[in-house]
Amino acid sequence: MKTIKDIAKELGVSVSTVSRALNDNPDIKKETKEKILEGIKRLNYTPNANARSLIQKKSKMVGLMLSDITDPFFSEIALGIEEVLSAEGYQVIYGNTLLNPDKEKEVLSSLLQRKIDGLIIKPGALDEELLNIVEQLDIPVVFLRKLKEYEQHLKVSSIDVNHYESAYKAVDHLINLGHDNLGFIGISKKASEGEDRLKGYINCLENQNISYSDDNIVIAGTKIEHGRKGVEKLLEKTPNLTAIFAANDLLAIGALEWLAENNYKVPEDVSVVGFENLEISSLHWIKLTTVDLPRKEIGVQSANMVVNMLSSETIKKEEVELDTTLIIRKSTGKVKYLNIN
Amino acid sequence: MKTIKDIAKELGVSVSTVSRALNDNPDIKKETKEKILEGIKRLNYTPNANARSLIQKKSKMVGLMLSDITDPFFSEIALGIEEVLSAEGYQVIYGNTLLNPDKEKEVLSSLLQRKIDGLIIKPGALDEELLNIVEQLDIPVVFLRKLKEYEQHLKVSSIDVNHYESAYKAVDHLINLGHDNLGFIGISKKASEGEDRLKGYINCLENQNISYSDDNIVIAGTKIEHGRKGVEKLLEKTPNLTAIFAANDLLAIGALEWLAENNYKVPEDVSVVGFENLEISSLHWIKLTTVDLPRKEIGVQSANMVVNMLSSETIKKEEVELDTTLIIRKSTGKVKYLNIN
DNA sequence: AACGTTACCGGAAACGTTACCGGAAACGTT
DNA sequence: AACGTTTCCGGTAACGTTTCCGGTAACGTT
Repeated sequence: MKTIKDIAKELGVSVSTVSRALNDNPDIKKETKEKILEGIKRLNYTPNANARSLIQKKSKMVGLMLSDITDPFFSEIALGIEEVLSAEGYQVIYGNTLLNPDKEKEVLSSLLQRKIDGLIIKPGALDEELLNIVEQLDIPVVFLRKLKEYEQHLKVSSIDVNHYESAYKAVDHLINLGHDNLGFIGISKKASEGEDRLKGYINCLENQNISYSDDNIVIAGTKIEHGRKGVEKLLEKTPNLTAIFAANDLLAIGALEWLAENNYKVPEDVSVVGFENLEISSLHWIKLTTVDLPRKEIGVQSANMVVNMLSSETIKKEEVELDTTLIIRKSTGKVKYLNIN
Repeated sequence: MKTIKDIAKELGVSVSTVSRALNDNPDIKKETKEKILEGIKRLNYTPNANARSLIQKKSKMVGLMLSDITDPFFSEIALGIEEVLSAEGYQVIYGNTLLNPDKEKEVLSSLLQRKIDGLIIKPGALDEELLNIVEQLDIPVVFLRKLKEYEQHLKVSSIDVNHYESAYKAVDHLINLGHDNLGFIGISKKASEGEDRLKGYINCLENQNISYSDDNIVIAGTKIEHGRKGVEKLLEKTPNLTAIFAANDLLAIGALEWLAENNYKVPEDVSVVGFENLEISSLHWIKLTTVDLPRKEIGVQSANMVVNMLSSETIKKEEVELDTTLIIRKSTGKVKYLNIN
């Protein structure tokens, strides 16, 4: 493994000069710089970024902690992040948390040992211990979700979609179609987005004076099969509902699947709206009305936040909420008795 | 930022002793070790992995270069890789190549500057320049695809699914169902997997003495819309075909979509088999017969190859091909004239 | 009591790089 | 011709670790 010293010796210059050639330092003659750069290519030398990090006290690396890169939602965010960070000369070190608090701590610890310059994280549980660690960090941190009340004192930025507004919009669409007996299939309430989407659903109903009860709400999970079980339970409790809002597309697709298998017609018998706008939601058999999230934009903006804080040297807290758009497809339609008119 | 020196001074010991406490070195009394570990927690000190890498001449980092993390195929591989590597104490540095040769070189260069201990890569074009770089690497390298003929001299390992066999199996299934007028919708031939799948298709036909021509083959692309256009063109050229083998699931799903929209019945009119077994391929409306690939296994094994080479200190070349399983669902059935019997 | 062995610890060098300082040559100015 | 300024370069310290060497104290053995 060649070092800067080898290059210096080989070319008959000092290490300082080689370093200058590498770092666009002006204190070097044009010809010597060219000679050195040529020599570096010829002897195929690669600088040691770790040694550089050591003395410069910045690593040019940013940590990215996600629950699961397999989730298309996150992988697209990751793509956006990688795009802007690599363009700015940063490397992304990625760690899977798998929603496991222990793994989360472990991964964070190893990222910090690597002396990352910044951190982008979709926090899971974030127990007290982890909260303390995050609190003590003196690097830019961006949360990929809204800050909870008890996290407000943290000096971390956040970026997220406005889940409440988006859910409200989706339910409002159903109500405008004449539906007044709705059902909700939700993801776990522990996740803040789950709570916000439920709140949007409920508030919309309340504002429009539409009655509802616990029978109209089922907390199912996050995957297709949960959606299947979700509708089934929902229709047991309230058989005469005409519209369903599912808190994510996979739940909605699961619901659609169950409905199709049980001879319900969509949207004639039941309208369904989802949340996330997966690629498959536009398929011929699905054509799901859903809320589109600016996934890549979340990644791009979160990375930009880190870069900005890093270049401005001041860690300025920022909380942004991105807007969403409702995509209306064929899974929602006017309620039956209105069609009779 | 606290260093090991601060800890040493604070606790009245030498830096060597602190280092010993951190690295499970036996030359330290139990009580002092405990005292130091306690002190480290209390003063919340994090070791600097870059400094450690510098002197140990190994970074405990492995590079992972993929074309696109958004692809569910790769993201699941990435998950498997991350799982075993992090368990072995390695960190994964991830870089997107986006199938862009320039970006590929750039990313590889920055990974090498980071002095990664190993590299797992799904190479794209791999032009001469890149080939040279890879050739000169003295770290374990694993390709996530079969080595091409002109790459055989490289000291890199490889892992892949047996695309030829798998395709053969899929087509054989169709022939066993009585089909003798088949069509192929392919991904680009440039990708070696595309070529191998086509070869499997052709050889199976030849071995069973089934005639075919260029009219039975369409090279479409990789996405759903390409599948749509693919079938259309295929049916224009050979309207009387009864079965289609699509080189990946998205193509197959696109084909199914177009067939559904144009009032073809599947499998009564046309049987369709895909390749990859995406999660959505099992959906009620799709139920695609397809080849299941051990995605996560690819990730796990590739990571293990790197770990093994790293621990055995000898870079031993290894080329593995994993088996696949044909998953038979409802998109394939006996050919019509056989059903008449 | 003398010795060898073990257990434990501190000091200093080294890893590959950049930052800083100082100096020599070249140049321009008066 | 004398001086100040600029241009360019080399030497050395520093970054935060680990590794190596050496040394002291405690212990056991004869």
